[in-house]
Amino acid sequence: MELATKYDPADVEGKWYQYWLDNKLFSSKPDGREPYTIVIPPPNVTGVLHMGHMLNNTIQDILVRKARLDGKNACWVPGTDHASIATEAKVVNKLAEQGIKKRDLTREQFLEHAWDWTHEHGGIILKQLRRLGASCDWDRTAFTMDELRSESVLKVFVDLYEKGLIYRGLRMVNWDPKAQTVLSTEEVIYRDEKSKLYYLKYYVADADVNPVKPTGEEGEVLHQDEKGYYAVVATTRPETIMGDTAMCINPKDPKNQWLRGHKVIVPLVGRVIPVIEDRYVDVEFGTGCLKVTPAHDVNDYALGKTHNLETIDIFNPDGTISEESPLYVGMDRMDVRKQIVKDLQAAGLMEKIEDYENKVGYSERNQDTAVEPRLCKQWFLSMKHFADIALPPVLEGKIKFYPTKYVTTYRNWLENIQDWCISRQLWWGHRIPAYFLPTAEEEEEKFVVALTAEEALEKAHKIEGFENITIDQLHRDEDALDTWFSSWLWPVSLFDGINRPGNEEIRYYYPTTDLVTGPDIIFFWVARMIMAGEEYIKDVPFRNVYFTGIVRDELGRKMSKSLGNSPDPIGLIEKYGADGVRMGMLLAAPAGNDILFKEDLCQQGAAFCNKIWNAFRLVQGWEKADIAQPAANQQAILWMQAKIRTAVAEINDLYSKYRLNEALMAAFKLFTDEFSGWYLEMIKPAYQAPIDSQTLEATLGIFEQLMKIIHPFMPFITEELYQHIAERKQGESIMVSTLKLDAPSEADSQLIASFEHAKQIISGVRAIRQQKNISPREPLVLEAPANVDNSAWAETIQKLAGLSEISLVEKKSEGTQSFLVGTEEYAVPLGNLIDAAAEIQKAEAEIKRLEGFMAGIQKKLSNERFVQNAPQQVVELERKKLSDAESKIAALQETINSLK
RNA sequence: GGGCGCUUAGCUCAGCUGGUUCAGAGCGUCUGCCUUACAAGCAGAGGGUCGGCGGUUCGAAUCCGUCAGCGCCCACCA
Repeated sequence: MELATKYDPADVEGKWYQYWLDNKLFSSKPDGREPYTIVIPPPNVTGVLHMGHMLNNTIQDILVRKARLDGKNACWVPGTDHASIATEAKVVNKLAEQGIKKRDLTREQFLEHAWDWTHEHGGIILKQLRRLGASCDWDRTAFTMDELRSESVLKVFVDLYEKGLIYRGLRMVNWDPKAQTVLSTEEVIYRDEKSKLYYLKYYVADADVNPVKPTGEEGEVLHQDEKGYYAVVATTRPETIMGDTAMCINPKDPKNQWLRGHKVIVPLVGRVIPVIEDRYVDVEFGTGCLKVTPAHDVNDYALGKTHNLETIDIFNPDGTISEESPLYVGMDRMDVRKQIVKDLQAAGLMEKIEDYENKVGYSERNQDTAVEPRLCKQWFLSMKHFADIALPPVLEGKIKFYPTKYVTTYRNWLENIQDWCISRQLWWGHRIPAYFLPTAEEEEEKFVVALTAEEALEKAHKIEGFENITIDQLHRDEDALDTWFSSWLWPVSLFDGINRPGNEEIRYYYPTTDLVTGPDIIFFWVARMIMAGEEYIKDVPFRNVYFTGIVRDELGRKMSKSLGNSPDPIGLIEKYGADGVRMGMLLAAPAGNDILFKEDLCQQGAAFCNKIWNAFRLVQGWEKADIAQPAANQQAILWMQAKIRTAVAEINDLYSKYRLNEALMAAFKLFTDEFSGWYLEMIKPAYQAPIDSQTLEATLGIFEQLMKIIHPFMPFITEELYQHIAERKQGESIMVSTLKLDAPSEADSQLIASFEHAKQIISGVRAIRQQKNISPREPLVLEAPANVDNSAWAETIQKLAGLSEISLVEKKSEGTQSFLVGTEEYAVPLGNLIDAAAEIQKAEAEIKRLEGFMAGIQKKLSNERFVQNAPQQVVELERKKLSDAESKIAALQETINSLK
């Protein structure tokens, strides 16, 4: 069969992926083999593939395919995440485009739209993963909101509530005014922002009845103008003054002693508020006077609590000013900030404005709208218990993190953990299984938590005063759960470990083996999966966590839509082939580092495919003949096999350390340099001459092994060639083959070393050709020292260096150009091509270098402390270096003499 | 403000508990080759006083201190 001279991935990839699917080669069922399990970090159901997914899933696929080659029962479970907040936002936007407002719809109507959207766009990303070659067990595809997962989530909620770990409470939470929902502390990201620090005048209100009396203390600072005494408050948020209910000073602050016991007037607003004292206030900051707005700042809220202050909530959920405020009602808070600054200035109430840099929180999902601290009633999960069970497995090494530095990050977070706000004011998600009882408005709310309304009713009937209510009187909580409250169950819920504890699958596949994810979700997801795993299965959810880096462009910028620097993954696959792109990704991905992605790297990957392809073309083009196997071929085969054993041992070691890019590099070098560059050249028959059948068979065997070694990285081309190497039956695939080799032996390393020596001789001759411009086709003679035994490789050396003869000599002849391999001198007679003067010069320079080298060693050896303290072998080594250098100099000297 | 990490060839990085000429790899660069497997290739070559300074040691890219630069994470200073 003729093979095209260039490898065309398009011909191959679709064909084999379909073949794998048709033959169910990705599917896994529990059996007697050792399981190897990965659960996919579920991408957003309506998301599209980006470079981060490409990297992450390439790595997972490599690990899974490698596990199969190792003979394990590998199971990679795919699925998607409902991504509550992001998906709901997309649906809301889409409806808005159609002129539909969310609040005009019922919950049911909205959810219908959301499901339509999900069915329309859902799963695209999983289809895209197939193009990459992802060998997921697609029959297991799950969704965080499918039936089994939803049931698991609700059960866990009820269970944790009954254990007293879930509670409902009024707390200061992070509010996203755009999505109009609360967020967990982890979902808020802080950005440095250039803003202003406004210094506002708060006039003393009661100076007439309670005159300001300077205490005369040193450092006291009074402010006074024609309108009277005033305090100066520095704030970054002047729009919140309508919610001020106190001003606070530090009792130890000499500057502000005169304000003690007074009342001040909130500027513009006119409200009279007390001056309170608390050591929380930083004396050094601003003027030492702090405005206290308990409804809109976490610290102020705490102050409000200790000092019993009134709380005035001046914001509506959408971030506009509420009726509670005397001013600016209905305006957006950001507009109010601009306006109030003008108004304050106009009223002479602004002392000054300074530039200031501070941090502003934004929703992780929506980075245009600042998050507001807001006081409201939400559901929380107590985290102390979970921190206690999640910390030991990581610290004790039951779960290993790669790179290990994240252990510290993990520990710090768990040791300072805050309760997790798990309710969201969203409809797209798992609705909280809590039912409110019919109570009067003024009464405190009462509720029950149960899986179904019926069970809720039963529970309600047991509560005094509610014995006779009907199911219609129960009102189910409108809120949904945080998406991560379902994701944290993923490794358990995928095997239905919540609904059917102890079932065969959860027993077999859990704990999963490796988790591959980004460090950005270590708290959101990784830590919480460990908590859920420990809580529900009493075991870790995975043994190893491999944290990938962030994919950046070649300038080190994050890939983003707005920068337009993110290549289209499918476009890349079409251009370079999935194998090429996979290699390109990995070449740029040293373990634990960010990836600086360059498209050229895919080109390199595609080039490697082509290399493999052409190596195969060479081998399959050989004509087999029943002739005696040359000894040199036999030797070459032994060497290549030794080389493979050695490389596989190294590659396995790299896998075990998750240094996949280095493993790929080792495989790449094995194929390109050793196999193609040396081995094939060694056994290559003369033009149009046949090859002996033994060598051909052995070579095909070697080729097959090489395909297996490369297969995890480049699944398609390796399958294609694996199928070409031999007749395969239907369903037989490189995917079901295994690769088990003996560990490299001492004999292997000796054989390899002896050929390395031969390689140097060959390179030496080639270098001379290069220098002298001698065609590779022109045969040369090599004079080799008679006392060195190169017989094992003589034939090979002759062939690869293009020699007509290797003559063993005691002393090289005149008119030769020589080179050193170790301390041995080899010479090529070149007659009049020798430029004696230049050679002498070169040799002299080399002697000079060696003399300097020797001087250094001699100095070392004459240092008594070195000879005394250094280990014997180190000293021996230095002596050997010295004598080697000496003999090299002798050889060079001889060269010089002969040239003269 | 706290914590972690990084700085080695033009680029991206390896160099584990100090000692094998240890200063490496891939890519890029330069030179010569269209040698019937592959020009997406082959052969050869050049390239770094291991961020600065100080210390420990017989010996430091490697350990310690310090300075500089970069990056990340955490934190309620308005």
